[in-house]
Amino acid sequence: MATIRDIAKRAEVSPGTVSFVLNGKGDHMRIAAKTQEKILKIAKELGYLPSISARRLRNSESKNVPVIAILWTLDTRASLISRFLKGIQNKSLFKENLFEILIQPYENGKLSEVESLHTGNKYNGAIIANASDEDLRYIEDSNLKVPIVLYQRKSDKYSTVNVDGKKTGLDVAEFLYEKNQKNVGIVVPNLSSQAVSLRQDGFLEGVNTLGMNNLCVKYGDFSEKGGYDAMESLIKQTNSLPEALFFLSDPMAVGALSACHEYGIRIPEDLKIIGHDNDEQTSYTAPSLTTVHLPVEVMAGACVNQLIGQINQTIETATKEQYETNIIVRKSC
Amino acid sequence: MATIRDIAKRAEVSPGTVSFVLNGKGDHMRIAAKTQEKILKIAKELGYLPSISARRLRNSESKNVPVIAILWTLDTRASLISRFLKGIQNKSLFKENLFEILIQPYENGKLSEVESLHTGNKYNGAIIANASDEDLRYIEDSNLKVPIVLYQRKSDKYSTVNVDGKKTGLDVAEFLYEKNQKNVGIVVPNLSSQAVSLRQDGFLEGVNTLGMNNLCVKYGDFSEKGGYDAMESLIKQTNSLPEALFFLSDPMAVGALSACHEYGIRIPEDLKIIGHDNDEQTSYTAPSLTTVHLPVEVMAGACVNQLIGQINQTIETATKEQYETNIIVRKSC
DNA sequence: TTGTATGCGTTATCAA
DNA sequence: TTGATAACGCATACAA
Repeated sequence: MATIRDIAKRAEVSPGTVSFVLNGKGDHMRIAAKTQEKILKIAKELGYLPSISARRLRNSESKNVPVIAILWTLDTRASLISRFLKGIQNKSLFKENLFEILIQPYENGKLSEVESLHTGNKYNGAIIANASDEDLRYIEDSNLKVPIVLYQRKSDKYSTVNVDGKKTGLDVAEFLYEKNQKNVGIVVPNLSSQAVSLRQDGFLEGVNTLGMNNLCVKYGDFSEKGGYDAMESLIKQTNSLPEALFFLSDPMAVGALSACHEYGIRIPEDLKIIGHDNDEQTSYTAPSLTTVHLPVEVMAGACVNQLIGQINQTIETATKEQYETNIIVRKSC
Repeated sequence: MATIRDIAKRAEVSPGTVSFVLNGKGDHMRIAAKTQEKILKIAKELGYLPSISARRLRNSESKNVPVIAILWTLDTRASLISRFLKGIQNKSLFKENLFEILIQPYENGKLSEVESLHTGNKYNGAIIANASDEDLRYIEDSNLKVPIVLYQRKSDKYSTVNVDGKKTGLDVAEFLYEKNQKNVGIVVPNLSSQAVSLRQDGFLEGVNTLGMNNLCVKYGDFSEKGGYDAMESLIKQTNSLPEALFFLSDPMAVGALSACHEYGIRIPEDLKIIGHDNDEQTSYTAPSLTTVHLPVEVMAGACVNQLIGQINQTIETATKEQYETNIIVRKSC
């Protein structure tokens, strides 16, 4: 990459002159028009790109604030991202530019290829938002240079901001039990996620303990379409649907509502549906969706607090923060 | 902010030693255990924060890639953000870490306070995603140091990636005309946005030209709740609803569907509804929502291309890219 | 117009 | 065995 010195050499002037010209101060500094032209031409030929790092280093007015990376996989679903960023955006520290957010993508299963976690050259700390089981094992065995916080994951080694997924599953089972829905089923996103597995385990354990009947475990894509397809296939293959279905994500539940509508299955009369996340749209479906509230925004803020604490060395050890989920009762169940 | 040299002075060692210790290479460099302790203690006392800029500058393996800032207001709605980022995430240049994304928040109406647009110290270029009319006027009168691209805005001075909002409005009016819906209305988000105004103008012009009747222009918050409230108030205050309503955002249309459901108004029999954006959820509402497809993901990618071209000086002048919208016909209209 | 110092962390070389 | 010194990366302000 060409630097200001490379340009200076070619143009046979000093680096300072190049700097002036490239910053539009050429006239003010009375640099000859010809020289300016020459410099601009060479800069373009060499594809000059100002180094932000050097600029930042130089001008010390702009305080040295922590840089926080958000690592998410390329397949992270939309509703998580927007709620997560909303949670961060509302932090006053962020509004006041007291830390910076860098978006760092990585491919699911290839967290090991993100070198900056080892060099510490790109950010002061990282929030890992959606680690797959594989990536989780990897970092558990690694010694990273930068502090990290895991969102919705467990870890022996790192700070986490989490909920008790198992308890959530149990809660839902109990909720259905008390509503006298004994024949139930569950629809699960087909991805390798600790959070999802725990909810599923908890639910099935609860169903078992309470003497209910689990009629189906159905898998599908983590999306409206996945929920629609799963529901449609259930409708077509079964003569008797369960009394209630627990969808482990709201988008899937929304898709399922649509499928039920299509096939004339009345919610909640013929089938009760309960979702998970409490995404904004769930208040406005027809019927409105009973769902588990996951405090994404609050947890995102907690991730930032946690990480900044570690970066500032005011928080010593890896801490585990746990948040509560609760069932929002609406009309679908 | 404490530097490595500050620590060195206090600890009465050299900066190099401090660097080794803080990077965990103390043992390898055979620094005495006591010295290491002292250094770590002082670093903590002084609240040492490694300067990412200095680190980046030093290790030149990590290429100097363009840093792109996304400037969005604190009140930007969720659905835009997630689709926009999805569009960027899918760019192969981003996956390969050939540019970086910095999230830069600002307060609506206070774009003028974002100094980094003038200093160029924080990023090589910026995408301004949601400029209010006020902020737009400001930048139109300013001389910014970094290249910018405006998303969904017009400008005499800067590159833009836009759609023809007026034409969209006209298209919708014509669409309703051809469906023989002559008594119509429009529901508008109550915010100062060029994009929204243009759609509204186009629609009203079309309604006028085609000899249709515009029965209402209703305002509301840019959200499901805003749409719900607007619809509810329309239902309560009018004896005769329009035959068709155009909502300038999908979340509002979704909220309105919910209100109609609540009040027993059948869609599309009693009232036809058409939204705008084609957010993912609109395929799965009951009934599914007819809406205007806005190619957010594609436009986000175009913003990045445009900006990188300008940063690399391969694109000279401000260029205007225009994308097409089209009406996705589903069941609500 | 130019030369030089500066900002900060890393690291290769040198010294006791 | 323990540590110091100095050069380097890049842009820019300031004195010359």
